[in-house]
Amino acid sequence: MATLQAIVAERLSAAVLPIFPDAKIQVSATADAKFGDYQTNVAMTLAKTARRNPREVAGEIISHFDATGLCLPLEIAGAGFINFRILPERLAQEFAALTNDPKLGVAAPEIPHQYVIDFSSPNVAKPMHVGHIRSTILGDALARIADFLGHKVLRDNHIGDWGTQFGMLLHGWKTLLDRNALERDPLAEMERIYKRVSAECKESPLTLDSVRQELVRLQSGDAENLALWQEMIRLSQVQFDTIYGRLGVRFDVTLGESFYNSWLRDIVADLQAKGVARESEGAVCVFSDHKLPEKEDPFLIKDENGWRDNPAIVQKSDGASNYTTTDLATLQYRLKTWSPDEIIVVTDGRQQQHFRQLAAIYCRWQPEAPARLSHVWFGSILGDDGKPFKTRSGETVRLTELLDEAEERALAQVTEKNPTLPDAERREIARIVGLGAVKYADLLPNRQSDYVFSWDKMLSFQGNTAPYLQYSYVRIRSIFRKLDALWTASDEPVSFTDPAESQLAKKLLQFGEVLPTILDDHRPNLLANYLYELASTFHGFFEACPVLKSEAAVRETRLRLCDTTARVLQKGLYLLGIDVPNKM
RNA sequence: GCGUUCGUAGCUCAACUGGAUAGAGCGCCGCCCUCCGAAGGCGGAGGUUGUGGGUUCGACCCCCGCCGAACGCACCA
Repeated sequence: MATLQAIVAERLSAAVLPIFPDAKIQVSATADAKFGDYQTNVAMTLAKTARRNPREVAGEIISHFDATGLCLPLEIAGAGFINFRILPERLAQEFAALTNDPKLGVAAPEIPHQYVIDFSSPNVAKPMHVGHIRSTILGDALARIADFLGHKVLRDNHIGDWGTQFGMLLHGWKTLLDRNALERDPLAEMERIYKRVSAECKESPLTLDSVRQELVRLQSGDAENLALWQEMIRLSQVQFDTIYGRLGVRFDVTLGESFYNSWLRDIVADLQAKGVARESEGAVCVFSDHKLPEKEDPFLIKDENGWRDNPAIVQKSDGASNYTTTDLATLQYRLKTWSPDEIIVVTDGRQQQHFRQLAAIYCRWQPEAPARLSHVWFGSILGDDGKPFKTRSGETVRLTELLDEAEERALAQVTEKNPTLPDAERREIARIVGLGAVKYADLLPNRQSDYVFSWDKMLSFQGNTAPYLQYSYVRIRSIFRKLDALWTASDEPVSFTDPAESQLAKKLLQFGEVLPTILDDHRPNLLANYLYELASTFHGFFEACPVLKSEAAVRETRLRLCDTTARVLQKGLYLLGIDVPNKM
């Protein structure tokens, strides 16, 4: 079904475009009900370019607008807004259709797109820590949303399984490895030897030399080192999968950096052959082609002497490739293999320049590539002091540790509220609630701002949190448990008798309107905001309108409002990667 | 020094990308369980959106100058 917003926009286009062919039609839901249900500012935008009076333009548009069966006669308000009030019977009709719609008002896309979403990307031989949840949760949410909207999604975990760190790991594995510790916690042991070797390198040139040799042996295909390297990857992957299992995150492919090794040499050669890259100081680099304004050129940087080169290196002077080369190969592989319309890479904000350069290189190298390349970046995690987050002992918080703590705290809450529930059931609720709290806390803030890590904030169960939304859901479900018979929504028309009912219906109908923009802007936090608003609106309705005590058609309508709210909450939370319990 | 991203209530953050009276949570003060689940609801206090200019019907948002923060600036990813 088309959204009301889309229907209004379509009618508006029909009225405006014959008069102003260049007009950009925008219809938004109003923040305040006294301005109606939807509003547009096209009249003001048009008036500006046409140097006319906005209210006069608005009047002209209104006279061409066909409101039949859709809304009340249009109003001009303020400086030239046009406000739309949906007819009560139309609203009721749209809502009635929503109650049995499995897609909850989300319209199928005109053309389904293929997305490739690259997220999480942990490094081999390092435990996942809090820094990884943003990428993992954000990417997973975007994938779920794209999928539900009717697009095709490929989830790719681009793990860090290649690079200079393996010289240290191999040296450490051969000289310092504690087998028992490895058995107990492989990632912790690998991290330990890595840190020890890394420290030793600073003291001892001998160690440094051995590390280099181990790396060279690995890169040249030495059988022993290759086997150890594969073992490290295998052990790491087991740990990753455990965490992904807990988080409910899955991938379609896991193609790490090493997967692209065999293409790197040819890519560098091809870049040189096509004149995109050239040799400089022994390295192969991409320089500015001076086609962009200096300020927007990712290959230029300004210093006291003016603009100078800021090249991207695709081959180091020792002949080895680096991450730019790997990322180019990755880009090419994805484009050739899946023909995506958009590739989304979710990483932290420090890599912005890198991805800007990468996109620019790719466009010069393969100008015909049509996909949208989106770098979805997020801010860093800070401590209370505003500095990059570390625990008191200087360690990062392990993801496992965070999830354990979340479940423990939730269990204490659940036990306090429901002392009589069986232990297994309490634990399952605690798992859902604890995990939900962590994910929601991570998704709620605007992803681009740095955020301050705090246990209390991450694990808060009050206010604008997942447990609040889960609680709203649970309350609604308990209403249905009180009915004597199994209830299903009818197909009968509805009519609203209380303003709180139509307000809730409007909010529910917005689900299908906000979801596509959330994917487009890569901002799941807007979904969190929407769900919170929906829950508040529901509470308003629930205070004002008795459900079980009302009768006949009124009761039926209210049950349908409750049921649809529960379904939207459940689906919306699901799209954020959050489950709902039936009791809590 | 230059660039990127920012600076919004005591604290942590929103604000539909230029729209109408800048909204939430936490904390603080008060009220509501004989009434569909109090992990809840209702009300209150709290703001010159860092600062000074500019652009226009209209600015947290765009432009310029300051102040402050984080991150990044040629072979690490």
